Parts: sequence; structure tokens; C-alpha cells
Amino acid sequence: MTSRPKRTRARRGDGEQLRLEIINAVKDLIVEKGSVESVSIRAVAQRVGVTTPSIYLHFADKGALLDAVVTDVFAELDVAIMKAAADVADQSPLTVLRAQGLAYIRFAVDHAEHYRVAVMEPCIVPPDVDEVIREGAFAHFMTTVQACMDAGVFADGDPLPIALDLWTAAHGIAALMIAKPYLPWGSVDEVGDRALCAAALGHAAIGLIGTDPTPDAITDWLTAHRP
Amino acid sequence: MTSRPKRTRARRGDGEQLRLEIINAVKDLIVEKGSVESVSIRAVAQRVGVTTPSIYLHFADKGALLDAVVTDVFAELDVAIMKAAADVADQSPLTVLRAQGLAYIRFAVDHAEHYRVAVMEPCIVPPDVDEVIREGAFAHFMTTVQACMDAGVFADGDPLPIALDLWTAAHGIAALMIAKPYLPWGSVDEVGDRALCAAALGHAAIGLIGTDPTPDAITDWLTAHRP
DNA sequence: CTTGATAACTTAGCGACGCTAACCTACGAA
DNA sequence: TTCGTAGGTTAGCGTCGCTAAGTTATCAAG
Repeated sequence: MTSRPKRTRARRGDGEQLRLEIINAVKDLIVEKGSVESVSIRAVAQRVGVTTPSIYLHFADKGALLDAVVTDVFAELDVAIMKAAADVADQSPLTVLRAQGLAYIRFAVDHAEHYRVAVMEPCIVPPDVDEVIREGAFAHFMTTVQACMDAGVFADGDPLPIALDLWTAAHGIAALMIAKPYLPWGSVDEVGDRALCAAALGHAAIGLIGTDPTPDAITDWLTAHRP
Repeated sequence: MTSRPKRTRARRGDGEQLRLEIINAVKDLIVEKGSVESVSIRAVAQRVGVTTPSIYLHFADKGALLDAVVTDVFAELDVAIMKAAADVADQSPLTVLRAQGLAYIRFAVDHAEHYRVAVMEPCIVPPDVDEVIREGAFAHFMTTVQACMDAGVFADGDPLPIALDLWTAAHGIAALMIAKPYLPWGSVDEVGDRALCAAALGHAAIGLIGTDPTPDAITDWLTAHRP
């Protein structure tokens, strides 16, 4: 373990700078080591060219440091999703919804360990609920769901439950493809597209059935609509 | 930390007995401590009334021990799902499928930390793929999917992709409800039922549409079938 | 230009961790 | 009665998260 070139001590108000360097060092080390558990505070400190206790000047403990990483990863995810939405040629709501869902899954698979830390570990301190729903990736996703409702794809109503459900669909695919890669999934885009379509179409169809979708009601409806 | 009453040393062929005691001790400690990370080999040893190195007579390292716990949890999950399937009065395939899906989600939420260890952590050594598909909880679930196909609920074909998709749907709900409990999910049964119905109905509807479900095709189909 | 409060960082070290080498000891077949 | 060995134990290495207490560079004030 060779230590990095000595850092020059930060100026008086520039302590914050080290904070960002630390977060990035953690993200890099997570990728290099392949898992969060094998990233130690000591290794992070060495990577940024500082001694271990300096980390604790900027983060209360390892949990707080990882929480900061989670926030960073969510921001990155949000950027990826917004970019994907902006990049589709046809801006019809369902197309945008699909693009966002696929971008979500692709981000998760491409940044598997970062995604795991952000979404699969229980956060130490639960963030503000309203803030999650009002801002960030989930909020942007819910806007698209609302657009789908306005366009008549989904039955009118509260977009929140449907957005949550579609999120669980995307997360389910991403999480299992990451955790059980040896199963015969097929390509990310193929699996993602199929499952997301099924989820979206399913919710739309529930809207069409109208009543509470008991297995019987579903069977009846399917029989009625079979060609 | 008071130590347990001294174990009497096992008889000559009974080393296996300690193995089982260790696995159960780990499962208990996971529940008590609230997370896997905070369960130490030392604590496990003390719980079963043995010194630390004795653990390594039965498991190569901590990873192998946790792998054994995972296997145990999957077996427990399988039992829960099979029981749920047997307990439903109406044995129509879709009803059974729903019962199994809900039982899966309920098991996950009720045994959150065990479920996390089993499904969310990457296994050290990937299990035999064919065995997973042929035996255990997933295999039993796939049988129900096949029954749904035979009953005409899903379009005929390979049950594997649909079973995988439905699994991801169930896992998505369970995983996010566990990891982000502060979000406004509603009751487990309600959310699970809605999302599982949407996934199943969605796959059935994809079968009805026939062609590859592009957003356009879905929109057209929905327009055609709106009352 | 000196001073002195303090932000920024270090040295030294505690207790707990996973894990191992080396030793012990009771059982049970010969 | 002997003795190989399954089923343990004692002692300890290196690393971990984290902290108390000390050091040094910076910069506003006199």
C-alpha cells in the first residue's frame, strides 16, 4: 500500500472540499473492491492522502459517510433518467415512461454496487418523505406518470400509487439481475422492456376492468377480450 | 454478556448437530441485532456455548456460514409459499398464483432481515442454475405459472420468463417496502395484490396484443378496448 | 509585523472483529 | 488397555471503526 502524494492542507474555509473528495474516493473504492463492506475508512483516508481521523471531521461515522454517498448516487441516477427522457424522439408520455424505466434499470445494472448501497441497504436516518416525493428522481418519474394519466393511458386518479408500483417493477428487475446474475435473464433491455410493459399495461388494464381485480374478475375479463 | 451454560461435548459422529445449532443461532441473532453486519462470529459462538474457532470446524469462513443461512431461509420461504398455495379454497391457477405471490411478499416483510440476507446480498458461490429452476420455491412457483398457461390465463409458451418477471414484481415490492418503509405504501396485502395483479394481467394482456408491445401498440390497444 | 484564536489535520491507541496455529482431551474401535 | 482422531480449546496476529489529545498552518485583529 503506497500512500498518495501528500495533500497540501486546505485553506481556512475549504474544509468542505475534502468532504467531496472523500465521497468520490468511497465511490471509486466501492467499484474497485467490488463491495461496500470491503471499503474501510482507512483505505478511503489513504486514497485522499489524509490520515484516518480526518474523515471524522467531515462525517460523524461510517454510516453518515455512506448516507452521503447514497445521496450522491441518487442525484446521479436522477440525471441519467432525466437525460434518457429528454433524448427520446417521440415525446408521448408512455414512450417517455418507458425510456425512464429502462434508463433506471440500465443505471442500476451498470452501477450495480452503487445502486445496491443506495437502494438495498436500509438508510441510517430516514430522509424527509415529502422531499423524496417532491424532488429528485422519484418526483420526476411521477410527473411522467401524471402525464400518462392526462393522456388517458392510465385511469385518472392519484399518480403516487402507480408511480410506486412501477418503481417496484423496475427495482425488482434491477435488483434480481444484480443479485442473481447466474439466472437466465436475457439482455437487460429485453427483460426490462417486457416487465415494464407488463406492469404499465397491467395498471392500464386494471383501470379498464374498473372493479377490484379479483382473480375471477381478471379471468372473466381476459375471456371476454380474447380474440 | 453472560455466557451460556457449558455445552457437553458432542458424541463422535454428532459434529453435524453443532452445525445446525450455529445456523439457528445466526438467524436468531440477525433478528435480535436487526442486521447481518452486526452479528459477529464471536457472538454466535457464545450463543451456542462454544469458543470462536469451533465455528470454523463447520464453516470455512463467515461467508460460508451466511451461505448456509441463505439456504435455510430459502427452504423456509418455500414451505410458506407451498402452505399458502395449499390453503386457498378455490384452486384455480390464477388464485393459487396470487396466494403464492402474496405469501412471498408477506414472508419477506415479516422476516425482513432474513430475506435481505437471502435475496439482496450477492451469494459468495453461485448455486447450480438448473437446480434452482428444478427445485425449491422458484420451481414450485413456475409450476403454477405453467398451470395458468394450461388454463389459458397466459399465452402458451415458455413459463420461465413469465415466472422470472412475476418474481421480480414480487421482489420489487418486498424489497422496497423493506428498504424504504417511510414511503406511503399502504398495507402489505393491498400493495402486493395491486402490483401482482398488474404484473399478471399485464403479461396476459401482452399475450392478447400479440405483436411486440411497443408504446404505440399499447396505446392503440388500450384505445380500442376502452369501454 | 506580530499575535493569538482556531480550522485543519496528526499521533497514538482502545476494544472488537475475522481468522489461524498449535495444543488438548474424551470417545470408541482394536 | 491402547491410541488414532473427532471435537473441541488457548493464545494471538493483523485489521477494523472510532476517539482523546496533541500539533500546525491560516488569517483577522492590534
